[in-house]
Amino acid sequence: MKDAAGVDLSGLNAVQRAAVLHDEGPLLLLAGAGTGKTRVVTHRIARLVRSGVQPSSILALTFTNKAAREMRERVAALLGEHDPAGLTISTFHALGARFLREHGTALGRTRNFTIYDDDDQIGVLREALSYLGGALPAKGLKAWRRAIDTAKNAGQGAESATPPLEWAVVDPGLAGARYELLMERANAFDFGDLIVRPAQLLQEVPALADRYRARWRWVLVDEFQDTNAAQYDWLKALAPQDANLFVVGDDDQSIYGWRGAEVENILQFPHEYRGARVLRLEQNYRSDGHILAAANGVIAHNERRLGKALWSERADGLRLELFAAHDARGEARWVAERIRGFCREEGFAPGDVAVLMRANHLSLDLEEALAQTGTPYVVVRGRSFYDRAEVRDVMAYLRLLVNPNDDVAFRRAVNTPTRGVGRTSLERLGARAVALGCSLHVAAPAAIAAGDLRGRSRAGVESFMDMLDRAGRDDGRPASERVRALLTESGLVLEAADDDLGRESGEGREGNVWRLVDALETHEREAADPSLAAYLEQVRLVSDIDLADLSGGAVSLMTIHAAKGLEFPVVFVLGLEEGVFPNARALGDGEGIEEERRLCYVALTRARRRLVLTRARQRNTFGETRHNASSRFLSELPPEAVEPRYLPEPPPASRLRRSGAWPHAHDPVAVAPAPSTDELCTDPTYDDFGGADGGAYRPGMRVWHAQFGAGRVQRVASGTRPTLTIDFDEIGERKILASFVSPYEG
DNA sequence: CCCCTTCTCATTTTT
DNA sequence: TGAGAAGGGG
Repeated sequence: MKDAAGVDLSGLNAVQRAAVLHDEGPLLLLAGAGTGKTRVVTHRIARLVRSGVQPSSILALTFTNKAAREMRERVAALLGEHDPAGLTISTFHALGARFLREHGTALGRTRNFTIYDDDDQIGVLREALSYLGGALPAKGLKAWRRAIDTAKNAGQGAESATPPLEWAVVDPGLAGARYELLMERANAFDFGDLIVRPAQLLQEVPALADRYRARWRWVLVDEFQDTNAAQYDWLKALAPQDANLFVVGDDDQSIYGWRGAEVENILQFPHEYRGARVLRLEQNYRSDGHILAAANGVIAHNERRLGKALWSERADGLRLELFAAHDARGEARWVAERIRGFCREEGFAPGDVAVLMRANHLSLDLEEALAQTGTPYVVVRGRSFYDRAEVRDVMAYLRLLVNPNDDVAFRRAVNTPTRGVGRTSLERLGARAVALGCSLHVAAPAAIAAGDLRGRSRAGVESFMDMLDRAGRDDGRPASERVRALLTESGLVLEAADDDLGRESGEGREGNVWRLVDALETHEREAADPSLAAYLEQVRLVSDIDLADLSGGAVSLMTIHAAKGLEFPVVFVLGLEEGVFPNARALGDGEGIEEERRLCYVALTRARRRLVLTRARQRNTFGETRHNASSRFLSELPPEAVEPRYLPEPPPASRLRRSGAWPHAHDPVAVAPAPSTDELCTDPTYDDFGGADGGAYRPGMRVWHAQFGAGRVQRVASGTRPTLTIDFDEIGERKILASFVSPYEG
C-alpha cells in the first residue's frame, strides 16, 4: 500500500500509519520498547519529503550520534533516489554546537570555541575557587561540577549552582560567576552550555527564534522522555503551541533522571501543547512472549507511569533462565560457558549475544572468562580510547592549534613532555594571566617580559609557544601534515614510543598517537567540514558506543544505558543483586528505585529470543567481600515466564541465613526483597565453578539444597569442582557440588 | 623541578 | 583491588 505521496506503508500497523500520516499540529507518540517507533519516525520524514515538504524545513533531534546516524540512513533508504540532503538530523548537543558556532559571538566566543568535558570543567572550577581563596580535594570538585551540570540541565547558569554544603568553601554564586568568566576567557563551552545557551538566546532574542521557527516547520524528537528542562525550553522556543512538533517517547524507558531528564516532560506534554494528539504504540515486534511478559511484570511495579500494555503476536518462545553463582568469578565463568552452549548447541553466533550490566566495572571478570574460553567479545565502554593519557595529550595540542586560549589544554600541553615548566612556573604564569585578565597563551609573553620566568622554565615556555605558533600558521599544508610535524617536534611521539618500550608488548601508545593523525586525515578527506575545529568537535561529541562495530561477530559487553535502542537475539543481564542492580545509591529512594526498575525494563526488552539473568551470592567490592541479597527485580518476574527448574524452592523465610546481606535492617524501604528468591536454584547442567576451595563451606555448617532440603556439611573437597559431602536430614549422606547449595540456618 | 614511594579512597549510569 | 593524590628525597 502506498499513500498519495508514494511512500510504502504496507509494513505498518494502523497506529503506526496514523502517526506517519498525521497532518499538522503537535503529536505525542507513546511508543513502548520494540514497537517500531524508529520506523514511524523515518517513514514520516520520508513521507513529508515525498509530499513536497522542503527537506531543509525538517529538524529531527536524537540523543545519541548512533541514533541520528541510523535515522539518516533509514530515511535515505526509504527515499531511494530522492536526495535527503538538507535534512537536519542531529543530536541535541551537535545542533547546539552548530548553533553556537554561529551565534556564540553574542556570548564572547569565536567560531573556534572548545567544548569542555567533565575533566576540563574541573580544571576551570579549580582555578575559579583558587581565585576566591578556596581549594577542594578531587571529591569536592567533582560534587561541585555536578552541581553546575545540574543547574545547566535545569536551564540556568553556573551562578545558580548549589554544591553540597560541605563543599561550599566559598560563595557558590561568586564561584559560579568566576567559572563562567574563565570559560569565556578560554573561549570554551561546557556540555551543559551546548543546550542551555541556545535555549537562552532563543528566548531572549525573538528575532532569532522567529528565524529558526520559519526555517524548521517540522520538528521531530526521538526519546522525548530523556529531555531535560533546558532541552524542553529549547523546543518550546523553536516550536510554539500549534507547531508541527512530533515527539516520540516511552516514560517506562526514562533512565537519565540523574542527568536532569524529566519524565514530567512527557507526562505534561498534552497540557503544555493543548490539543496535542496522543497515540500509543503497544504492539511489540521484537521479543518472544515470555520475555515480554517478564518485562511487563517487572515494570508493573512502578507507580509513576502512564501505563501501557505491550502485547505481541509472537509465540511465547522459551522461558527465562536464572542462575545464582557463588561469586562474581563463578558468575562470569558460567556466563561464558552458557554463551558457548548457545553457540554450539542452539545455532546462535557470538555476535547474537549481548551481556548487559548496571555499571562498567562489572564486566571485568567476564572479559577474563570469555578470553579463556576463546569467545570473541567487544567491550563497549564510554570513551575509553579518548580517556587514555597519550590521547588526551595529543588532543591538548590539537585544541591549542584551533583555540590558543584553551587554558586547560595549555596547562596540560606546556609541560608534556616535560620541558622544565613545573608547578611554580605555571603558578606565576597563571597569576600573570589573572592580573591581566587574559588567557595563559596571551599572558605568557608578558610574563617573560616581566621576568616572572627565568632560565629553564622561560626557555621551555618560549620554545613551546614558538612551536605552537609555527604549527598553527596556515602555510597551505593540510592541518594533518602540520599536526604530524608538531607531534614529532614536541617529543610526544618519542615519549609515547619510550613508554611502549618499557612495557609488555602491545601497549601501543605510539600507535594510538598515529591513529589520531590517521583519523584526522580521514576527516579531511571525507567530512563536509574538513577543518580541524570540526574534527575536534566531532571527537568530543562522539562516544565509543557510536563507533563500536556490533556486527563484527563478537559478544557485546556493555552497560544497560549503552544498550538502549539496541536489540539482540540473546541477552544476559548480570549482577542482579540488591546494591548492584538496583544500585546501592538508589536503595531507600523511591524515585531512585523506580528509575532502576525502568533500567531493568530496558535491559529485559533488549532480548528477542533468549534472556538469562544471573547474580553472584557474594561479590568483592573495594577489596571486601559482600553478600548481596537477590535483586528485588528477580522476585518481580512473573513465575510463568521463568524456566521452572530455576524457580525458588525456598526454606521457610524466617530461617534463612541473612549474613551481612544488603540491604541493612535500619533501611525501611530496603528490607523488602522476598527472601524466597535467595534460593533461585542452579541449573544442574552447569557448574558455577565458584569458590575453587569450596568457598565459604566448613564441616558442621548447615546448608540448603533445592532438591534434598536441609543438611549438614561433613567434608569439603576442594579443587576445580569443589564438592561437599552433606548429611541431609531427610535422605542421609550425599556428595554434592558446592555450587548447588547455600548456607542455611535451621 | 622531577621522580618515587606511600597512602587514600573509590564504582553508577553519558552527551 | 587499583588508580590517583600527596608528600618527601634527590
